[in-house]
Amino acid sequence: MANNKEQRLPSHEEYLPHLAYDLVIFGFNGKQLKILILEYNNTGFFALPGGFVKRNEDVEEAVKRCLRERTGLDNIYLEQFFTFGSASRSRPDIMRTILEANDLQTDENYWMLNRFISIAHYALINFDEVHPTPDELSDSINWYAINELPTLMMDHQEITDKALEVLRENLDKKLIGMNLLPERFTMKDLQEVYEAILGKKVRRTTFQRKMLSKDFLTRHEKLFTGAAHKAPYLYSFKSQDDKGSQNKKAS
Amino acid sequence: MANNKEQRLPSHEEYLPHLAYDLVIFGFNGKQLKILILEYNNTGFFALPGGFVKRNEDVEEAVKRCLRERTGLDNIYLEQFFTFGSASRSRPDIMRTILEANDLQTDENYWMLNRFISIAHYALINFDEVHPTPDELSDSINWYAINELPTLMMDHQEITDKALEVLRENLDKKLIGMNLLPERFTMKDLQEVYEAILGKKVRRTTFQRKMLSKDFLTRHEKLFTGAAHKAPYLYSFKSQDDKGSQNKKAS
DNA sequence: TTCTATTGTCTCCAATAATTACAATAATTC
DNA sequence: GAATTATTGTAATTATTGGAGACAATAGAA
Repeated sequence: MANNKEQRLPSHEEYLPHLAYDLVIFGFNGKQLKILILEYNNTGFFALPGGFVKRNEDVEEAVKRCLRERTGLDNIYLEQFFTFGSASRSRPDIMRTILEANDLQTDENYWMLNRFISIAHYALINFDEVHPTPDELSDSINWYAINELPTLMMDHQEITDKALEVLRENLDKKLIGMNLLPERFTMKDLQEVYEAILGKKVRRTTFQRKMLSKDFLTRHEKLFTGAAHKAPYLYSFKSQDDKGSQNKKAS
Repeated sequence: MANNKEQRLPSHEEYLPHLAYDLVIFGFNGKQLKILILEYNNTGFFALPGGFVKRNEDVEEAVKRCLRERTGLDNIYLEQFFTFGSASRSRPDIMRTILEANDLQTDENYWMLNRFISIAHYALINFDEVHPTPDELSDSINWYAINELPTLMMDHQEITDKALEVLRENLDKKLIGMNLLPERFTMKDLQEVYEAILGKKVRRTTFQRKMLSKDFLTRHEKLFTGAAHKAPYLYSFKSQDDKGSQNKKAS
């Protein structure tokens, strides 16, 4: 695994210079909202997953490639939310430390030491289906609760903060919950996703009424857990096509 | 004006390759929402204003530089809204036509013929204060109502559509009207800005009540236009500091 | 059978927003 | 100078939404 690192390292000719992307990959373990964080080999530097764009590749394609490599999953909910373009955000000193910790000789003009603009995206995934895989320069990739993150390098904390801010804004506009939960879930599961994202409790009765009024849930059989109380219904998200089909009497 | 074009043309060494920005500059003439569109010399190509980022310059700085050059104004409301990164969006054939129409010899590898990622921004300006100025490759820059745009080159119509979409989403969140109106304005002026952005009429009484309840307007003297009816009040936007000062009894 | 911990739904109430109504008023007309 | 006209500002009325509590239903344990 450590032998052919030089070969797998991105080369200058293959990628667009000065352009990168970073990924805030959100998952929900049933209790907390978490994101995937890489730790670079022998440096103590923690960072968001990210990468570079091939010279003839859509930016979105490149991001999906990274997502696939880090999670083992395809067809992941993905949204671009901001491009970080300040001249001072890049830190060649840190990048050099990382490269050298991996026994990579880098001359003064090595392209990865240059300034990079980063197109930041967030992704939402089903926690249970993921198999996190570190990249070439990292020895680990792990889930961290969003309020228990290690110190992140460069501006990655700022990127994470912005991702969470945008995620909150989108919470009622887009079907966020759909992508963080398994196929079938209880109303309580859904509520806990909302609470984890918003960082505060919401009222059970109000929440339930609001969700049911939105016409995007299908109710299924009850879930019997063995607990000594009324069993909750299971729900799934309707596909867009089915929406409103209950109400269509005449057409 | 046509003599030293070569010198003023952006050079490879000065700018980051493959990275551009485009600007959707909104103005309101009292009736319609308009944007500034460039027409390139002798080509019939219409485009959004835009440019490139210097190697040691913040992206935002670069965009402000362009805004200053095209409008003559400083301190303009500016917001980044999306980065367009598809591999097929760049059109070297169109770029070559534009360069050649300006009598610029360009070899096959000239950097401006390469692929570009564009970080799109929108700006809001006071229509009356602007002095639009074309760039080096254009012979005109003009206001066009958003529903009467000429055919725009490349993906510039898509960029414009997205800008308007985001502007609408932000209409109640940010002080949009402030930046499109003169210092003092009537409630009707403000309403017309909202209607132009939303593309639909809103109710006068509801609108007035909503605006007054938001605590960001200061009421001034009445405006006597000579018309045979009740004169409306003039308003201005409060500076953020003043907000709520009316209500602060004890502190 | 009783008890406990939930879940699903209903009612009541407050806050917000839509709609209508109407008085105030700046200039014009007679 | 009184009646007229075209607004503007605000109050009153009605409808919609959301919050908070009440309560019946119920799956299992005691």
